[in-house]
Amino acid sequence: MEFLNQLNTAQREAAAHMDGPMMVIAGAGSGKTRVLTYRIAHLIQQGVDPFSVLALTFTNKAAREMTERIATLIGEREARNVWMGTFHSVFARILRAESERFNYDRNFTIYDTADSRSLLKDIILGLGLDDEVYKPASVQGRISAAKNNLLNARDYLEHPEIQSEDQQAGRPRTGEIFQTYENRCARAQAMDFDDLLYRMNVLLRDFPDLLHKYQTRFRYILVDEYQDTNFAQYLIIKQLAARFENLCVVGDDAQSIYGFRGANIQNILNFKKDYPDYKLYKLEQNYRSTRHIVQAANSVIALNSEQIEKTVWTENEPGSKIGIHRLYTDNEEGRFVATRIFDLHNGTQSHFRDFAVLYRTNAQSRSFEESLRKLNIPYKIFGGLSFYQRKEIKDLIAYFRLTANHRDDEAFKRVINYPARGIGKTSLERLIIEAAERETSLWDLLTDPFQPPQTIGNAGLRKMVDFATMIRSFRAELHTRSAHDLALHIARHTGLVHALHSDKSPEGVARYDNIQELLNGIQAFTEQQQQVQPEVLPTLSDFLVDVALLTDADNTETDENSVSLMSIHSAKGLEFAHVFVVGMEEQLFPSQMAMQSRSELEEERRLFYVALTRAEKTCTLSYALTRYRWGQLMQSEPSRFLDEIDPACVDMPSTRERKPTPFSGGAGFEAARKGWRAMPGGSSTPGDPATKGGLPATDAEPSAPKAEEAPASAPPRAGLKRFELPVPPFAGKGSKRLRPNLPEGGETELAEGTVVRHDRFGKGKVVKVEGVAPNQKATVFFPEAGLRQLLLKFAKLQVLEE
DNA sequence: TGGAATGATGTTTTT
DNA sequence: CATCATTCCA
Repeated sequence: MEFLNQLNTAQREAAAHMDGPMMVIAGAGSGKTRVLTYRIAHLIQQGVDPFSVLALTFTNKAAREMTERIATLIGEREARNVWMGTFHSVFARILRAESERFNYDRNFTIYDTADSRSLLKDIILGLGLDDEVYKPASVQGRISAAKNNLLNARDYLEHPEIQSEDQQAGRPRTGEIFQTYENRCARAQAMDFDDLLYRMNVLLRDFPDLLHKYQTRFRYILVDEYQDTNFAQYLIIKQLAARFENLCVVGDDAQSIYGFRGANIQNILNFKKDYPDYKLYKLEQNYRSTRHIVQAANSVIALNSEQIEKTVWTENEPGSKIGIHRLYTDNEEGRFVATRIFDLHNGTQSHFRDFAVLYRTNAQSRSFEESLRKLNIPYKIFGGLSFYQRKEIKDLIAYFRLTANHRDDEAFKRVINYPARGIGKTSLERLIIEAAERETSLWDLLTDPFQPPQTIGNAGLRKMVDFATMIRSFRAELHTRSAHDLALHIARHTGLVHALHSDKSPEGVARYDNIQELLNGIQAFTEQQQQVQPEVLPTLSDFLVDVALLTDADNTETDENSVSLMSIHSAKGLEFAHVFVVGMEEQLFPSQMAMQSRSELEEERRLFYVALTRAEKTCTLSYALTRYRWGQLMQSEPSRFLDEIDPACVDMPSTRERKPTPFSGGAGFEAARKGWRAMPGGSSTPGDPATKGGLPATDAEPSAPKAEEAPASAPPRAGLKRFELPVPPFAGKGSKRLRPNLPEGGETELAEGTVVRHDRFGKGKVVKVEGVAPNQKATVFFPEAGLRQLLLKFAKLQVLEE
C-alpha cells in the first residue's frame, strides 16, 4: 500500500482501482506507464494471483520495462508470472498451444512482411496477372485491412462493396489472390502478423470452451496504448474481458499514430458504450517536459478537430524556447545537429544518451550518421533495415524455420541453394510448379515416398534430397538440443558460416559478425529461458516465436551511451533530455503521402505532437531548403507545422511569416526564405496547381486556424486510400465508417505507371492520380524536374505508354 | 548453373 | 542514391 504514495492523486486513484472496467486517458508525460505498473503491483499485493493478470503492450520493450518496474515494486518472482507481452506475441503463444484446434502444426511459421509479400508476388504472377497492376504491396495492404476487420478470403469475395471497390480500382481479381494466399499459407503452415489476430478471434469465436478457459484465466486485463488498437485487437480484448470485465485500458487519443495500419481511435471513444459503468481517470499533469514544450505541443494539437477533452499542464519550469533552424542542405542539417550535440554535451554535463534525433522517414538518417561519425559521437540507429531483416540473418533464420516447420515454403526457397549446392533455378522452378499442381508444399512434394517429383533431372533431384536429409537431421535434434546448441550446429553444418568467413570483403566481415551476434542473441535467450523455467529445455522453435516478432527497438542494450537516431514512430513512449526533430519540411513532414484527407493530416499532426513531447529539457526543430530525394536534389519548404506552434514558445520569430501554399515547388532559396510573396513572377512554374491551392490540407493553414466543427468522422477525401474496408456485418455496433464510393475513374486513361510527356518538364512517370474529373490531379515524377503535381485540365500531358 | 555487370525502380510510418 | 531484378556472359 505504501508505494502508492509515490503517486500523485490522479495517478493513485487510477492505480488503486480494483474491479470493474476503467479507462485512463493519459496526456503525454503524465506517468501512464507508472500507473499501469503500480496498478499491477497493487493488484498482486491485494492478493490477486499474478498468473491471472494479462498486460498487453505494443512493443516487447514496453513489456520488458514494465516487468522490470513491477519487479522493483513487489519482487521478481511475482512480477515474472504476470502475462505481459505484445498482442502478437501473447496470441502467438496461445495459438501455438491450441494449434491442433485449427489443424496447424504446433511449430507453425510466422511470416514477416517480406515473406508474405514475396509469396503474394509469386501468386500474382502464377495467376498470370501483371504485378504492375496488382502491386504486391498494395494487395498486401488490402488483405491486411480485410483481416483486421475479421474478413477471410471467402468473406472478401462475397462482400459486394469490396468487390465493387476492387472492380473500380481495376483489380477485380484481388479476392482470388487473397484466396490463393490463404491456401498457400495453410499449406506452408504459416501465419502472417494479421493472421495471429484473426486466428485468435476465430479461436475464441468457434470454441466456447477455449473462450471460457482464457476468460477465466485472465481475470484482470490491462491494455497499454489503447488508441493504437485495431478492430481485431479490440474484439479479442472484448471477448476475453467479457466474464469479469476487469478491463483497464490506457491511452491518449492525441498520440494515435497508427491509423495507417488499421488502428481505430473509435475504440477509445466507444469504450463507454461497451462498458457504461466504466470509471474514467484522466492524467493531465505532465512531469516530463518544460512548460514551453508542453505549451508548444498543446498549441499544435489544438488544431485537430477530433479529440477527447483534456488539458495537459505542468509545474515544471519554463525552460528554453523551441529553436527553429533553417539549413540550406540536408548535409548541413546533419552537421548542424551533430555540432549542436557536441557543444551541448561539452557545455552541460549531459550524456550522449540524453540526445535523440527524430525524423519522419528512416531514409533521413544518413546525413546524421555521417556528421556524428565525423565528430566521433557514438550513435545508435533504430529501425530502418533492422538487424533481423539483413540477408544473412534471414538466411540463417530460414534454416531454423525450415527445421522447425518443413513446409515453410518461403524458407525453403530461400536456402535450398544457399550456400550454393548446385541446385539451379530451373530445378527449383520445376519443383514449385509441380507443387502448385499437386497442391502441396515444396517439402512434401520433394519427400513424397510414393510419388517423388517427376519433372526434375536426376542430378538436381539427388542434391535436393541430400538437402532434405540434412534438414531432417537437424529436425531430429530439435527437442534434444538447446536452442543455442542446435543453432550453432546448423550455422556450421550448412556451410553458411564457412561461406561468410571466407568472404574477406568489408561487407562479408560485417555479415560474419552479424551471424555471431545472432548466435550470441540465441545464447542469451537460452540462458534467460533456463532461468525462468529451469526444468524445460528452450528449443530453437521457442526462439523462433520470439524472433519473428522482435524489432530493433527491442534489441537495445540500455547501458549504451550513445545518441539515438530513430523515426518518430519508434520514439513513441520514449523520452530524452534533448530532442532534435529534423526534416521539418512540407512533403516530408507532413508526408506527401498523407495529405489526401483531413484525417490523414491530423494523424501527421499527432505525430508531430508525439515528437515534441519526447523532449524533457530542450527541443530543436530544423529544416533544409534542399534535400536529396530519389537521388535528386529537390527544393523544399518549411513545414506548415512550424507555423502552428504558439509563437510565444518559439525562439525564431522570423518563421512566423506567412508560408507559401503547399506544392509550390521550385521557388528557390530566396523565395523560400521570404515566403510566398516572392513567388508570383518568380521561378514558380506557370500553371502550377499549387497556386490554386487545391489541396484540402490547406484548410489547416494559419489563416483559418480554428478547427471547424467537423463531424466525428469527417468524410474522407476521395482518393487512392486503400486502407480501410467497410466494417464487416458481424462487427455489430462498432464504428460505422462506411466510405463513400470513389468517383468513377472514367474520363482519363491516366493511371499509375503511365509514362507521359510534358512540354516543359519532359518525360515523366505518373505516380498517382487523384481527384474528380474537372479537378483531377496527377503526381508525376520527372527525372529532370522532380516530383510535380499537375492539374490535368491545365497540363497538356501526352501519353507515351501505359 | 553461377556470378558479375547493367539497368530499372522506388520512399512513410511497424507488429 | 541504393537496392533490386534482370540480363548477359563464362
